[in-house]
Amino acid sequence: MPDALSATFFARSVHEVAPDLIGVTLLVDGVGGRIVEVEAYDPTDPASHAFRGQTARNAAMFGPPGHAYVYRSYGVHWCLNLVCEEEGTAAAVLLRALEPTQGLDRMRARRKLDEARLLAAGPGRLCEALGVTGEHDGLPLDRPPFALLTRTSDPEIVAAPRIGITRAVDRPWRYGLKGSRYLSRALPRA
DNA sequence: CAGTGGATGCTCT
DNA sequence: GAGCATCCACTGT
Repeated sequence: MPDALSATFFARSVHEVAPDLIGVTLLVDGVGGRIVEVEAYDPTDPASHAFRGQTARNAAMFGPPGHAYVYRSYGVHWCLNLVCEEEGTAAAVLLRALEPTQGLDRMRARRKLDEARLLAAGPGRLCEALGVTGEHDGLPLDRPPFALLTRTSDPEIVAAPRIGITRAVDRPWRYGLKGSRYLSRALPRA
């Protein structure tokens, strides 16, 4: 049985935390799995929601690390970020995909879909499968409904450009578990 | 397969 | 009024 992530895990540079999250298990009310794909958004990043300063929407990004930042995407989907670094710095990791390991039946019911490969392959799909909504915005990650469990082995990680953005498109701040079939999109061949 | 466009709501200009 | 850190259905090969 893996341990919970340490309290200081998120109080580091988002560029260290993001790859370290690959292989970590995320559960929301006991439903979830291994994180296989993330993206880092740092404080000086033109693609970050926080780039132009604090607003009502992105307030959680400016709060303490180890909390959730949840926003609505394209008016339709929710996206879940984990806040990093220090209070006031506004850095976060977007969770893009995970490999379902627990609560598959609940995910299938929420997604109205059978195929495990597609249950949480994409930030919007991940939130739908885990039941994450705007009500989770700002909540701490070390208490229910959230649980984060350390990885048990060192995964092989591939870095690549981020997906779905129009600015700072060249920064290779997307991280994926090499060979995983649960990614939102294939990683570039190394 | 690849490419296109609609849904849909909120934030910021 | 524009622009999304998306997803799905539908078209055409």
